[in-house]
Amino acid sequence: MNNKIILIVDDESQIRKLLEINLENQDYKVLMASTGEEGIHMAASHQPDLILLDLGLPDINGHEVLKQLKTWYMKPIIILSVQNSESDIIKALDNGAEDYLCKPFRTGELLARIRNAMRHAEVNNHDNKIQTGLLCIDLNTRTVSVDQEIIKLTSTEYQLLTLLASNQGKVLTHQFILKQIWGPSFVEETQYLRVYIGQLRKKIEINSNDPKHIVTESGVGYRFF
Amino acid sequence: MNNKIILIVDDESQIRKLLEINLENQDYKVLMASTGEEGIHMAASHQPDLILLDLGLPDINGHEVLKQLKTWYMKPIIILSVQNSESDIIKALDNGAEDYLCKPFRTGELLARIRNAMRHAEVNNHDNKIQTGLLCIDLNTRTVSVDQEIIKLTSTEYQLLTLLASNQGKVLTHQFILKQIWGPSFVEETQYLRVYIGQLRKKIEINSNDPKHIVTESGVGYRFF
DNA sequence: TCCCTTTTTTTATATAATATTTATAATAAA
DNA sequence: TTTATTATAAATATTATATAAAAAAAGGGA
Repeated sequence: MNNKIILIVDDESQIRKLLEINLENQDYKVLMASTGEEGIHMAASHQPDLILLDLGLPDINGHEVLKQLKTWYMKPIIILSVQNSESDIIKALDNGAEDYLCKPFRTGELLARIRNAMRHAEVNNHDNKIQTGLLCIDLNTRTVSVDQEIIKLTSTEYQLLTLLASNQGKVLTHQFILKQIWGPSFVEETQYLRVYIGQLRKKIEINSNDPKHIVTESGVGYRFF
Repeated sequence: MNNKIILIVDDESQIRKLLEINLENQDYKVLMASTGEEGIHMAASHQPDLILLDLGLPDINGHEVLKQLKTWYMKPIIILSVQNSESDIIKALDNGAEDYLCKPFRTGELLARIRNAMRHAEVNNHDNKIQTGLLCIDLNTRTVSVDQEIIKLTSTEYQLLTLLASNQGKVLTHQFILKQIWGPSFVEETQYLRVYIGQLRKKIEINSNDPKHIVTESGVGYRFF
């Protein structure tokens, strides 16, 4: 359900553990780094949706880490720090931190502030597309296009196409497809499948008499390319 | 230089005075209200750029004031409260407060958090209009116009339109829309949706029999263009 | 408070879209 | 060639959607 990734950058292993447990409890995926350098690298390689950054790191000064991250990292950074000094708070916020929490913090409050930050970030999800030849299936927007032209598919047609397409190159048996899309009691209704495969071919194939995307495996099933 | 207006809603006159001096020092224009009702009215009539809201008001509960404001006030609301209880903080943030500060607060920190909030609002201000064809939705002023003509929408109609429009090109399922707008227990009430989609089309489509903006995806949901 | 207006919810029904069935033609395998 | 399998078109059944309009609920002043 929740697949947001949070990166924790903190040198105290107890704090990391505590955060890890609580965040995973909320179904966040958790990444951890114990130094500033490691944190920056992990942020770059994993593109987390939010960073929890401790200011008191062993290698680089936390404010410096924040500044570096802010040059390219667009998502929220929440500062966690034992330093309760006003100048630190002001500096961090003015450097673009999303929020500032003093340790020891209350878990519930932290979680609420994380939700708050995520809401602010509300960046649209990265796209999830299957592209092959002129055919493009955008699983995110649920749009199918052939040569840039958007094709209208019924619900069943779309389900069938995505089932085939997400198993590209693999033969799916009639029974398997029928079970997946119509349900277990329809495994004998091969004719349904033929009708729908025909409709799909008319819509997505350049020449539906010579299908390149949905190939028949006689006596077995269909295969998508 | 700075012509931002800040509304202070607090019943303690000393706090109001303290805030007023410090904020005017930073060239903010300051408005003040000492009750929840007065605060809501001033927010409506003066459209301040930020609201500092005390939770402990004499007339209406602060959380209630926050909720009411959030139904139409789009700019940041920072909570100031003597109540340091975690549940209060969580409640306020989840109700859409921009930030939460406990009294007594440090002036410098408050000013930094105000700058931070203003920055967020700034970002939000940039792409606050959704324009497509003759239709224009201004999320900032909460106005919808077709061919320059302002259209009157009910609260639900507006929520529905903005939900669809902020996911342009993407199919939103009936269940998703119902959950977002009516709440999780309404996911079965597809007929509500049909009625409202019909009303919206009558208002925003050039020809509501041939809708170009809100497209039906039969058996699935609706899609906005 | 009551009355009036606006909005939401409910109900009914016509229409449109999709799913299923049937019939038959085309194709591939034995 | 014969048989099994697949493809296609078209008829029918089913389900989903659009729309109007009535009923109920919620707001908004005097």
